[in-house]
Amino acid sequence: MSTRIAKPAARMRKQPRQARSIATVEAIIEAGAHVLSELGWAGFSTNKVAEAAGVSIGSLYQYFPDKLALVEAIRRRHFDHVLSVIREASAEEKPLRQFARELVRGMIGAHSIHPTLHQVLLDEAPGDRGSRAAHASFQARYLEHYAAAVAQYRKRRKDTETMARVLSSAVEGVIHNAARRNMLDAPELQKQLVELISAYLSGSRAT
Amino acid sequence: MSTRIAKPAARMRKQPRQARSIATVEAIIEAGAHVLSELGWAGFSTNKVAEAAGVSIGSLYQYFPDKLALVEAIRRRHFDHVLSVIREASAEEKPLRQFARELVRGMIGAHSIHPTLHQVLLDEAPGDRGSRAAHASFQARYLEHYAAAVAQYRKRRKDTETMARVLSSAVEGVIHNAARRNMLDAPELQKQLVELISAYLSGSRAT
DNA sequence: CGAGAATATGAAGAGGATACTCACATTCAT
DNA sequence: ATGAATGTGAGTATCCTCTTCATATTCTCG
Repeated sequence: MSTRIAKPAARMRKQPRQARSIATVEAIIEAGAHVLSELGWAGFSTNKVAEAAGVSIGSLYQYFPDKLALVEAIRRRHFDHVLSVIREASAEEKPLRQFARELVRGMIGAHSIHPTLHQVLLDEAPGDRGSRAAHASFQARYLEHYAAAVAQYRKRRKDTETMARVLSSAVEGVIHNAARRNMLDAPELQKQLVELISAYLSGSRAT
Repeated sequence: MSTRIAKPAARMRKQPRQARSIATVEAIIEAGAHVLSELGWAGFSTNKVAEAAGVSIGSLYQYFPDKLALVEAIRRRHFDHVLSVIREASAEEKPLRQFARELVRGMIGAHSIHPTLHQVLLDEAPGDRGSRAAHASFQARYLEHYAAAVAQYRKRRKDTETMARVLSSAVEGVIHNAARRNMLDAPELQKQLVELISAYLSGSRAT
């Protein structure tokens, strides 16, 4: 599959043409991310999003045909962001420790605005429709980058994929947990996370 | 491996006296855990729980005064279980690798019935009332056990608490993620998780 | 057995959210 | 100035929710 997909924004009822409406749509997506992260899927209602965006509920439905279309837009934006972070961290060849540091810094940055958005998007948000495909595709590319990094620092070719999965979910777990405690920018935590990644990838065979 | 601990009477409207009602209460809690894990907090309704338990909604309210009382009961049971797993794994002194193996085995066991219950309980379920205290107390004891293990295998006394936090959330992240993919009993995954724990705790200072 | 206690039932009340529409008002581009 | 783009928000219809209560069934124990 080609990695270059057309970018005609998610299913929209109407394309915003003037600057005013572009700002409105942006505000809605941003507010949506905020509500989703703060209240979870259970508290995610179109009325609440509109209010949080400082916009009438009518305006929301002017551009998003559906509650799900809105979630898709939010998801798309967030996933694009995360993906670019990983891509950057694992771009060129660099020492293991530097890779770990950049990865941690990037991931923390990507989560510090809407701390639990990522998990909510993965765990609670639906499902149906063609978003399942996009979702899977994101997961695949996400893991690919991790796998590439694993392959680079680890000689054994065997469990690369499993290692990528373990590594990514461990990192996500730590960040998610830290986010819930407002500890995302504690320096010791960042340091220890770097340590965890480095230790795992340098693969000391200890007793 | 059922935990046979005396019940210090969770918030109940009526104590079940006959075997029949004890079974009913048990079925309700079990079904509640199932619904919570499967549908999340958003889909957790008393009617659904009663139906899943094969019991009338009236029976549910015979014993639980409240939706929240039910959640509390579920939470209590699950946390007790998890706590006993960690306690067992970090009980006596044993080689690092064995500790890691037992921990992983236990945690996976604790999650294989209701895969995402743990996360739902931590992330989505409320909060107010006196359950906040129990919640915090659980977290504290939970971390204590991890910290004890960290202290045992790591010489440095400095970042013990942070390390415990990182370790626990990493393990939880991996298990949670695996659960969502029905990969909880993939042997390579278990192996790699053991590897991750061992590597982190043996603390190789790699480049 | 049979009386009273424990247990189980589920239709119904009362209420609150929810997603979404539509007729209309406002602001823009040209 | 005119039509298109944009914004509004009260209102609708629907669906669920939690919880109660009067009644029915089953148990315990003398």
